Amino acid sequence: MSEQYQPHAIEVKWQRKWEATELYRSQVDWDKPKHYALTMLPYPSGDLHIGHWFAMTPSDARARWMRMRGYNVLFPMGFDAFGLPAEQAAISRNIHPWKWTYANIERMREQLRSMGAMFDWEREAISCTPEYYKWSEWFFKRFYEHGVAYRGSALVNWSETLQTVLANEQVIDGKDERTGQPVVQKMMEQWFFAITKYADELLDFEGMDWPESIKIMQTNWIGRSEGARATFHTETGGHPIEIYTTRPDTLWGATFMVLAPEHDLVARVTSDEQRAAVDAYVRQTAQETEIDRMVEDREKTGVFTGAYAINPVNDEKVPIWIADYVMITYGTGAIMAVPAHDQRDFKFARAHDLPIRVVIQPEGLAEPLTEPAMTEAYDGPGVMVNSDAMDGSVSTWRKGRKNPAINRVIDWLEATGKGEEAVNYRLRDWLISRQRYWGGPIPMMYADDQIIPVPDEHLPVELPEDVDFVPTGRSPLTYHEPFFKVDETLRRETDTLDTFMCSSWYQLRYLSPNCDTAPFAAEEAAYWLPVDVYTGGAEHAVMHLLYTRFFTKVLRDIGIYDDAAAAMRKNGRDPIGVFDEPMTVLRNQGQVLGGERQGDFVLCSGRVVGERMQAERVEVVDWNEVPAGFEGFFGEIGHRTENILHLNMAGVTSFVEVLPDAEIVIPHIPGENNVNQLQHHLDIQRMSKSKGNVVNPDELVAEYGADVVRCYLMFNFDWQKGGPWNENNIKGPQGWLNDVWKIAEAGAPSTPGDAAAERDIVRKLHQTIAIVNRGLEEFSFNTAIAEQMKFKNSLKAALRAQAIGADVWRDVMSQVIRLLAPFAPHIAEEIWARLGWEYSVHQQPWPQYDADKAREETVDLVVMINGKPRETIAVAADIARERAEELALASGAAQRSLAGNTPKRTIFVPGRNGGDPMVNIVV
RNA sequence: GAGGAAGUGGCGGAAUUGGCAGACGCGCAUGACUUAGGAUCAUGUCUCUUUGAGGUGAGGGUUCGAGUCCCUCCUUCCUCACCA
Repeated sequence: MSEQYQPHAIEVKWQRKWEATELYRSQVDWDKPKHYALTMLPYPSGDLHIGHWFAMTPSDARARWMRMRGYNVLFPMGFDAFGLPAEQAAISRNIHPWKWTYANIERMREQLRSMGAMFDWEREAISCTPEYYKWSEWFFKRFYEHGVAYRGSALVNWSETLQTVLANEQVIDGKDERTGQPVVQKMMEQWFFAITKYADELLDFEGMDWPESIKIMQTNWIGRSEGARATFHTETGGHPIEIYTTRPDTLWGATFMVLAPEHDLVARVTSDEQRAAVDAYVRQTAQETEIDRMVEDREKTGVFTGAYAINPVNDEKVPIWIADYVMITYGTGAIMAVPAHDQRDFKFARAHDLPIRVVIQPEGLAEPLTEPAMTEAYDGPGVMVNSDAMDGSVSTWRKGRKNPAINRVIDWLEATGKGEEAVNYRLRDWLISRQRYWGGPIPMMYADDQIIPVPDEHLPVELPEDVDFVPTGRSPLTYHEPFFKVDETLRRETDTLDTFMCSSWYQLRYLSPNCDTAPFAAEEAAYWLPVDVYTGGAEHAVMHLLYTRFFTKVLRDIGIYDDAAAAMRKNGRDPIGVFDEPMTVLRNQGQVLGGERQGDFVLCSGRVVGERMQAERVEVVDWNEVPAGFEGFFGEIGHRTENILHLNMAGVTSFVEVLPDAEIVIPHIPGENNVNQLQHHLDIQRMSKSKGNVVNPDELVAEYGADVVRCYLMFNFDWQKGGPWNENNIKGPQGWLNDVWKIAEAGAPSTPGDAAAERDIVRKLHQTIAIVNRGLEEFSFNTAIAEQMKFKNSLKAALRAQAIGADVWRDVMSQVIRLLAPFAPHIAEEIWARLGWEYSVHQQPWPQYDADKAREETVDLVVMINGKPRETIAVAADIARERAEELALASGAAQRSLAGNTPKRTIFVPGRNGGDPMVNIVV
């Protein structure tokens, strides 16, 4: 009697065996092609989320596939273990970040193991260990030596909630991306990485197979714009005011200037009469958060400084204003305002009654454009007017030098020394220091005003354990004298590194996590780099994915890869371009959302007070089953806050207050019921603990087994899109694996096969191989599994018909199980062993696709009339055009449509790739 | 406001990239086996006025032929956002 498929009995068994036999150890082997598959490492928050499974198990399947295809595959895993949550846990739960983090890592390692993934744990790297952050510090020093890391004063994002500064990338809509709390701008001295030096190179995605959307997001984030810089001088003091503009062709239309309220010159140029008003405005804007300043269609407020500047192009006197629509963080923090040709300047001019002068005249207007008639700025093409010698220049939609008018004006500015061509970026330098404890120490010291790097031989600067975690706006390390006081004169830096720095190079640490003489072993880097396929979420588009590119380029430029390049040459590989980018191919998975759930349908009876019922009895009944004559309130629980139910019925919401001693009847929950057991409606939305729609992978594994969960995640979604969770669908993959198991357990047929049927099943097998290959290649895991299900159905039918003999059965099964192995590694291994084949299935060669075997002998000739399919005729696969057209014209459908007439034309399309040929008859 | 992605049965989703729309799965229906069925097996399942015809958010276009390409519009999601 054959055994049933019991996942739990086999999964842990094989996981242990794989580990014991070091099945997934990956070692440098110059004789084999390498494949570095990487999936984003988790933050050890405590529990593995279903999202981790969704990101990682398909990546694992693909890595396994590459391995079976003969690649030497590296697929490592680790933890991005520094960061705020550990410190928050320390504050709120009084547990040390080390303890909290390491306990979580322990737990998550076990959860990761339960996936049955081919992670090489020997290569695990944890960013919060001294062995790791020693090298983060070491990199910081190298960056400092090469002028990439510098200490500077800048207006930075300060989070009151977190009591730390944040990088621009960590601020979304003026709020901290983690807590959603507002962020204010503060002038502070901090450590920066000069990422802007690499802006242009980071815009170049040559040779990178990354999603277009990520490239676009990075491009927009870097925000390169082309234009000119010009310097205005104040009328009296002669203070230079530098401005940047993308429209130098409108310089003659500048009728006023605007400084950002934070601009240095504001205090100096303001006249005595205006000082009170200006100070008040500056104070007011300083109190506004970024959010206030970003409200759409905000009224254009501002104040006149009392000062005037001279426009260098025409020596005109223009008033200088301050306004919060000019941002200190972009360009020079000062603008020339051209109200006729810029919407914001136009609104400001109208609001404050400032002059507007047209200097670009659009062509083809009946009446020339003049100021009084304008209701908005004109920012289109035209001819320069009122611009002295530049009059008549043609301005187009093009930007920069490609616009003839701009080109001419820039030449003139440069020739006369009044300005110059300029490129501006939205990207700011990367603010790297954090006023927090749980991060890599910055290996710097101070003696008076001098900055002194910690000598390499003293690295790592270790984090002390006995610190207070009370957030005060300064790093907890500033209260730890033994840490910061090196001697009487030397003081350590007490800020720590942004965690994104640690995760910018983890792909390198995996190569040799135990190396203590260098961040990574040159020989390993020479073999494995770059990462061939990187998978993870798109939310890192302008953070991690930009930082790690920057990091890679800096390492290349300061010679960190030189030894690796030499090792490559020694082994006959060309290092050119290998160290320019960290990851060649990037794919983003979508997000698994919480599933939709109906709320309980309830009947409530009690007293109606006003519009609300005070219920004494609430009964859950079958959907829409309202007993005749029921007098109370009823409907689906759309929402529940404490004991108030919001009932939805036919689009109307009614409210029911469940009294404390009310009788609650929920037939499907035994025992006494209470109000908290009533289920409310859940919409499709992101999973979160507070919404109560999270899915726990451990519970799923306990119920269905890891293989079923893996296959469900790969089968039920378009991986790159994600979608709502629906556990009902898990029955599909479960049934599939069950069927494969049963076919294997039934053993080889004892009846002889039928030659034609056997040829057919082998043909279908090879068609399946082709589609599984394509699915894995293109991250279309759902189609790769669907095709295997389909083949299983065919095989099952053929076996039922007793059409397959033992030899073919064995050959087919050997390939079916190998196809299955990347997706469901445990069951594949078990069946492989039960069929008596050699351990391990994961070391077997991938089934070889044979186009000859896959080819159909007969195909369906599709007869179309005017492009509509009307009939099919079975024909030989290699049918010639003449014969196909002859058959098509003779078909019933053609005869009916033609009714004796001759067709206008016929089009023959041969079957492509073994597909069906077609004849289209135009009548 | 700028940029991007997407819209296909009751549901998740396919469609070899311009060539039989709805693969595969869920659900549902009918039947078989069964004391029982949330098990298993079989069959069916886009719609309609069914010798046929129509159908991929709406409308138009290109083409022998359009889910796929082009234009206009609608809807949803994502990113950035007073960027000078």
